[in-house]
Amino acid sequence: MTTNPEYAFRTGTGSGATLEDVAREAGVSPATVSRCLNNPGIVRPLLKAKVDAAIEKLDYVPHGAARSLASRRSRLIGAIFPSLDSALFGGTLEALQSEIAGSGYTPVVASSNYDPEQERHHLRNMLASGIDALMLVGAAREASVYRLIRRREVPYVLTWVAGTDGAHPCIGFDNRAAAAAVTRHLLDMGHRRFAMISGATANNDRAAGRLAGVQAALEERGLTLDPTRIITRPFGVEEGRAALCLLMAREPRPTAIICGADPFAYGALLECQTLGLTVPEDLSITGFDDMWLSASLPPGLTTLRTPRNEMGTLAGRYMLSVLAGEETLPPRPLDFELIMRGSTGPPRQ
Amino acid sequence: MTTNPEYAFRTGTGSGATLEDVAREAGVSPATVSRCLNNPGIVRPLLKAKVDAAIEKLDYVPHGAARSLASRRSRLIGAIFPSLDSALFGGTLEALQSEIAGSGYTPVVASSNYDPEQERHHLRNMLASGIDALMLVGAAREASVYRLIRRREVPYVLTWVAGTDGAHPCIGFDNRAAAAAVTRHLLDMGHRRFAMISGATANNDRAAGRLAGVQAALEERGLTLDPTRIITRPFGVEEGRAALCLLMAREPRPTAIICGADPFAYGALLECQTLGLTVPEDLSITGFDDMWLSASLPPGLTTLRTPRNEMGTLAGRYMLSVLAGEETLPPRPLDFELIMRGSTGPPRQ
DNA sequence: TTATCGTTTGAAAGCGCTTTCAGATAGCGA
DNA sequence: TCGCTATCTGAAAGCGCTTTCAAACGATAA
Repeated sequence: MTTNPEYAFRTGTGSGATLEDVAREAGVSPATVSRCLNNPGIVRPLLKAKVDAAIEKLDYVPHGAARSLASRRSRLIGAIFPSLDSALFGGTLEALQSEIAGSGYTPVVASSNYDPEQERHHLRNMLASGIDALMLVGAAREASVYRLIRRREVPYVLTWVAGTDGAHPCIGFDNRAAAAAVTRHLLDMGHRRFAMISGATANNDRAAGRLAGVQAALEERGLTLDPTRIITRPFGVEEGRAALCLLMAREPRPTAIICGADPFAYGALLECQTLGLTVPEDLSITGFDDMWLSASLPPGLTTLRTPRNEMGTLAGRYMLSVLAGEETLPPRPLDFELIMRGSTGPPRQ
Repeated sequence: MTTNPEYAFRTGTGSGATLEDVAREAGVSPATVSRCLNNPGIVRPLLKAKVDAAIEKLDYVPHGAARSLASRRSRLIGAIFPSLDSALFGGTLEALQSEIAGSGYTPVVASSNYDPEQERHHLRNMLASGIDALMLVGAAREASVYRLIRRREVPYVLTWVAGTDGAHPCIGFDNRAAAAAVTRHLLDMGHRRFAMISGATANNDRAAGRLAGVQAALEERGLTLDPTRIITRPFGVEEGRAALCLLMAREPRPTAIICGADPFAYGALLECQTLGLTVPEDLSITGFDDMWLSASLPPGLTTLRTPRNEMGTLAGRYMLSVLAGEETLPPRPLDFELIMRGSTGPPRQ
């Protein structure tokens, strides 16, 4: 004899009071109850009070699907991230969520694992569930994906990138310019021999932009980044460690290593300890994103702080504003900030 | 004169083909199209092919709200996390998402910022949007919250905790036992003077359980944890740093510091470097969760690996199974694993 | 007091889909 | 060939809500 646990679920048995029940209880028409919910201003306070009491009494919760069907709005906002397994996009998501929560919207989230195929899959799913707006990361994807979104006429916004020449609304920063700023900082300190640890650039325009920014800044000063000095890896601390080993194994050793993401730089810093290299005297290292450990990991990581929370907030605000029917333009590219800490200094001599 | 950007949105203008359009195109009834979508097995292959062609041709995407309304299932699964701003719950979310994606469910996500009030707010929102199931973190919340969920008859599961005496279905591990395991490891090495850096325990039964586990393990050996040796802080590296300073400022200094979360331990390790303390000779430090840096940060953090991805996967699987109407019991508490690295060793002498 | 206007309310028609129920069709044995 | 059963298909009734449209109401002005 098995005792059902206390919480045994009887899925879908009952579903609670409906708007009609509330109307009956309050002695008004369903239409009035609906108005109380959606546009309380136009209903007489007396009736409103009655309705509120009825709602309270019956513990009424509106039926979202029915609302969506009738109003043709789901109050759902989709967001697809390349990954949620790091604090990076988590911050953006958290900010997005806070921003839209007050307006009765709820985020629907998916992670694509940096895979375009998965992204497309989630996108279809979300479009089917009727999201009212959509946030994506980056601009690099097939035209057919954008067509899919446009055909549904779902407002969308791209984050973590800026400026697609007006082809898409973007809320982000210029990855290229940001990486160039980091590079110039090192150049100004006198570095001439560079190496880079970069994230995979296929389907990732943020990583590609950062790489391009480094190359561009070097070329401004008549330098080039030897392809053998570019190590491309999936993001991760251990990957950074391994990459550093590779880069330092060949003469002439670089005096500065630019990392396309902070975890690479953490790994690089840690591996320097192992190898007995002193940072920044033997080697300068820079990161990207100013994640939570960058300030703490000795000697402090020079890195580029990206507006990851701000992007979530502004993307949310932008979508709400478009949904409200306001004529809206996304803001100009957001600022980034070079955070100088102990991991960079002039090269020896 | 302003030129509308290319992507100017005309919200809600058109909405694409309906199931009826598909039926007309395929020369069948709407009912048949619906069956092709939901139960393809029972429709003749010939018709199925026609319908598929029509769907393809019209680029039909079903209307989620209408489906939900008619079928009384939203295909949405809610998940409320205390925070998404760290890799901790991100891993669980990512795993949950992967698990349910294949079944046509989509996760709806919110973060409560460790605030019961916000949690309740999101919960209401989610119930209104008709989620079919719900995942929460931890068990500590007011009874009224559970009542709310039960009244809607939404299957739910609590993660990151185990065993609420059958009051709730849980998919997690025993935080208390896990913390006790860490403590015993230190006791066995000969430590007698302990301190703890703990997360806030109000509304957080994971943190509370960990603290209790440490205390219990000490009491087994006739020791007690002096309340002044317990520092409670919000999670973070800098908080760990500060806490370590406080703890080491008072004689007699502890020989082992147990951290309720890895970021505390990272901060503590880093501060030891600053203070010139050698780990583990001068001080043993343990973490909790085995986050991404624990293996890399010298001397390697001894920590307790929690099944954070597994919890997401199993919670997803459990909910799917309940939704499928199967008689389902959540698995017994999951295993954790003590990961021994360089940050712990016998105390001096 | 009555006509007029602006405001509030109610009746009713869907929103796009699922699902029941009954009818049509095909397959089989007699 | 006919009747019966097993499959498959279509008609139609909602699912719970929003929203249009017209009616009712109250207030103001004449």
